[in-house]
Amino acid sequence: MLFLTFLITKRSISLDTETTSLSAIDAELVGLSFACEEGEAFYVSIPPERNEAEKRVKIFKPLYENEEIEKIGQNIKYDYEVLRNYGITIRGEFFDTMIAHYVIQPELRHNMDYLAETLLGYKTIHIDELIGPKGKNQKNMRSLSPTEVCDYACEDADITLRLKNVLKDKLKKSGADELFRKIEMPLIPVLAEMEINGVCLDTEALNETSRIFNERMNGYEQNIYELAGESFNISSPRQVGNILFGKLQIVDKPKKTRTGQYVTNEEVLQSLKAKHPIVENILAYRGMKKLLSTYIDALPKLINKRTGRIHTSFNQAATSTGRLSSSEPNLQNIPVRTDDGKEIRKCFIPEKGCLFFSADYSQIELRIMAHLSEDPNMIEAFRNNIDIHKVTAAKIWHENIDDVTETQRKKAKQANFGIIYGITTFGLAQRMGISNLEARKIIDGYFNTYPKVREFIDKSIKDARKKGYVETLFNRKRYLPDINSHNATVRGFAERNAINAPIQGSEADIIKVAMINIQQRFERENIRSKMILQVHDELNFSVIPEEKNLVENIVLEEMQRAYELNVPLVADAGWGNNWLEAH
DNA sequence: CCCAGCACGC
DNA sequence: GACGTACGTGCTGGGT
Repeated sequence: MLFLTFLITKRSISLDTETTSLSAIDAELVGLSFACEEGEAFYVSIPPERNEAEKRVKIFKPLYENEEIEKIGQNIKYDYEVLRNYGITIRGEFFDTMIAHYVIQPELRHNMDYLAETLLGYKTIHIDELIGPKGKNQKNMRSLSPTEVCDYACEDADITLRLKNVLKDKLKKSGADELFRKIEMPLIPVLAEMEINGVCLDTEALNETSRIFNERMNGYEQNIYELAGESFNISSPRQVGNILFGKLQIVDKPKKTRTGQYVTNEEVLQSLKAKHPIVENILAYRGMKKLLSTYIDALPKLINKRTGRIHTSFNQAATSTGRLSSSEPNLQNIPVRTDDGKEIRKCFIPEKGCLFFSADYSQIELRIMAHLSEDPNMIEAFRNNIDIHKVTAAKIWHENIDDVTETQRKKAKQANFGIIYGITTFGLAQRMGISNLEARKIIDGYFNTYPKVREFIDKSIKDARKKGYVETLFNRKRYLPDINSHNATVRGFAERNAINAPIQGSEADIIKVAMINIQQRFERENIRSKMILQVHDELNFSVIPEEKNLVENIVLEEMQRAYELNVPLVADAGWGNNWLEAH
């Protein structure tokens, strides 16, 4: 075909797909668009009948799969997933304009309409102008004639190409070019494959849990109405506040929010448990309700009819630190802390006949802090592989390591976490339930223990003031315009970000490198087990039993050598028949 | 349709 | 005297 012959001579091509759904896993192709020169684009209409559609799409397989041709796209992970459903795997180097903009300035927006307007001064055709405003009457791409879709589709491919030409130079200037080419672009197919593969759920167990939890919740509900002397909506914080502090008046001076409503959160209610038996019933009701509505009753509805699995979206351009986020459903906040929560985690299972494998970095954020600050005491502790919280406690309170009490260790652990988040005296006191004075002493003891950590914190803030941004091990920047604010609260927030962003962001960089290398080794070594989830410092796999040892070796090895810190980078592994057992 | 309050994870 | 540890997503209620 002449058109294909023409396209395939190009070194670089911008592409876009028009489909019937925003969800890549369900989307059917309506059309393909291509652009190689600014101001020039091509549209190929795809017929609705599946066999005919596949025939038409397959014509372009040699183009999409050509390793030598760079593929430019705006959120190209979407097109990758749609085409995978048609037996096509996009190959070659990627240039994703959305992610290019994200690594240059993570806190801004990255959608195409915004980029076109700010970077090109061009107003694009908005999707609503084509298919009508959002709502149940919104038309489908398929219901339009090819000529109607053509202009829109060609514009997308053309604008994406123009954006690339602008962003290419901006990337070089930003210093994030290598981060973009070596980490973010190779990560795209890795995330796409994880999303496509999906995760299996034990729906029967979930149903049974739903039944039990609903029964328990109804019990709490009845108790609450009796104790309150009336029925009300327990899911309404406002109504709960009015009952507790208005009607029952269980405390003299109830705390209020800035909108004047009573505060009824977990922390407040925990402290008031002894005041009235209704309080613990409300806490228990809330716990049940949360688990039921967010997980137990919601997850089964998201099982894909075709695949029988749930397919999350990993958003690669969402956070200001470089972490991924997960949505629809969010699989990065599945409960693990409480026994009730664990019942949910138990329902995440591997594929039939497979094992669940979970590997997570041990103390990665503190290890990054040790590396960045070069604090000799912290480095020594990690090199000797001693429990870091125990070491911290021993040094703060001048104890022998074996004499450290559980309470001291817990406090030291809180202090270690506080350091990563940009500690304040008040924050630590609140969290530990101690006085500001005592918190101050712990922090002083902490900085005496790890003097270079304090130096690092001071230097990070100073640097941020001077440069206006901070950056990670892989030069991922975060701008902090508020760092010189005259408002102490606003400035304090920026200062805490100056500490936290390089640490959290470097963690994100490192695990992304590990994911890319793991996937590459799986391919090279013909591993059929699948990486299915990432939860910030943790990777999860569905593993074929025969590949058990191989997978564990590859995963731990690649996680641990993803980046050479001046302390060991350690990952731990767990196996089981579900996520809970493996974790 | 949007915000507030709350709660789950790291 | 107020403000207060980072980063997310999603549910419900309650106002428009």
